[in-house]
Amino acid sequence: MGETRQRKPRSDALKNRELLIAAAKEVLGQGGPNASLEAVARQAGVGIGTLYRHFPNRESLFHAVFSRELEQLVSLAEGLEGTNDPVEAIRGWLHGNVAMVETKRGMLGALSIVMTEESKQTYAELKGRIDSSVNRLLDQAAEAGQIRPGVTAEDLMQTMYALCYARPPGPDWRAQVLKLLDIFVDGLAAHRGGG
Amino acid sequence: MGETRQRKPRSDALKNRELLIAAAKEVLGQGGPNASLEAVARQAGVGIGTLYRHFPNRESLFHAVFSRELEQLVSLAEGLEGTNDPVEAIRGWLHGNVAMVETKRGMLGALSIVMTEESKQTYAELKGRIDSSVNRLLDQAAEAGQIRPGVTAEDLMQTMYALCYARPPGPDWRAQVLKLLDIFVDGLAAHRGGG
DNA sequence: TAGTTATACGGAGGGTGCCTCCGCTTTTCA
DNA sequence: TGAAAAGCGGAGGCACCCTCCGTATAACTA
Repeated sequence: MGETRQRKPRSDALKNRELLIAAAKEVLGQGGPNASLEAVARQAGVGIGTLYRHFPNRESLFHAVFSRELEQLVSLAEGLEGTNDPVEAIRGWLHGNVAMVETKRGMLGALSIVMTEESKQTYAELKGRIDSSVNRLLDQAAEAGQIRPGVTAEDLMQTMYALCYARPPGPDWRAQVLKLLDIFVDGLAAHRGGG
Repeated sequence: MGETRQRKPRSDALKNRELLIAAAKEVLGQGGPNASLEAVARQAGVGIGTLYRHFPNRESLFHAVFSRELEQLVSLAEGLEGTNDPVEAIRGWLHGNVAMVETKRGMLGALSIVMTEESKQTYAELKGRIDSSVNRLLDQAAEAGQIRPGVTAEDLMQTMYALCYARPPGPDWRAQVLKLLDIFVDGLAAHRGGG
């Protein structure tokens, strides 16, 4: 059909998109998920109209930021495959996540927005790679009888983000989160009634 | 000292306070923690100024609503003391909490606001009663070697609310939350390296 | 290189919510 | 019943949300 030959995207548009994502990472990281989008535009040095053209709503801006972050988690997960102690690998992956989250506390509130049913499709590919890596670990562990079956990567991620979010920021934030997370991992490994 | 003798509080003020709390329970329960406070005032049938006189900010309104809710949780916790299977009592208390939360999903977002360090003092008495009941259960269980030591009622509540909040509302919400919560309780009971 | 046109830019503007302030009303108390 | 304390309501100033459109500029073309 009449597909019009595409022009190359304008260089200023590309540049502004990057400026906006960087500004969002900073402003949202500082101010939390309700921070002003006008402040993001100001920080990026562009007009508010430009922000809304690139990201028609708050969520789509979050998605852009989180896709960047997810890429880092992908490599962490994929690096853990092939280990011969899957339970500890899972624990390590969760700990790695927490460490990454710790540097971006203000953004925690946004996670619950991103982790909804509809939005999953947006960045399904990245999430798929994480899921399959982690699920492979879980399956290995379950087959070896080291953890209960029926637990998914989704379960792990939601639990971890939930715990990160529940604990208010403070000096012992990380220690507390890791403590609760370790209890959870032990619970995985405990599987009562296991074969 | 010059303490002025207090008048009885005006009846209309008391009435409006109740109207506002009821309206807040409804509007915030429906619309989440960012719902409009002007909508709350409208729903209560009072002016916005009246709302702000009674509750000078969003948080203090949340506190009033949650104090009411907490009273119900207190009696649940106190009813469980003296059981002879503390681990299952703990599990039961958590399940009871989830059931109560389930009817007020929209309010979940507000929980993270309420559970901060400063705000604890506001409703310390209610929370204290819950804590001591649950901590007694935890201590019993720990001394009997049934769970790991060093876990507090605070830990349990934060974990539970976190899991409630992480899982997006949906048909299997309750089952999923309970599943993750059970894993956590099993983890409590698993305490590796236990005495 | 100069002209054409698709694309993007910026910010004004209308709507909503937040919170404060203060003139008016109602209730308590003597 | 009258004075004064207490409470009421909403106007108003500010910030933010998002849309719309006149202007500017980069990509293409001859």
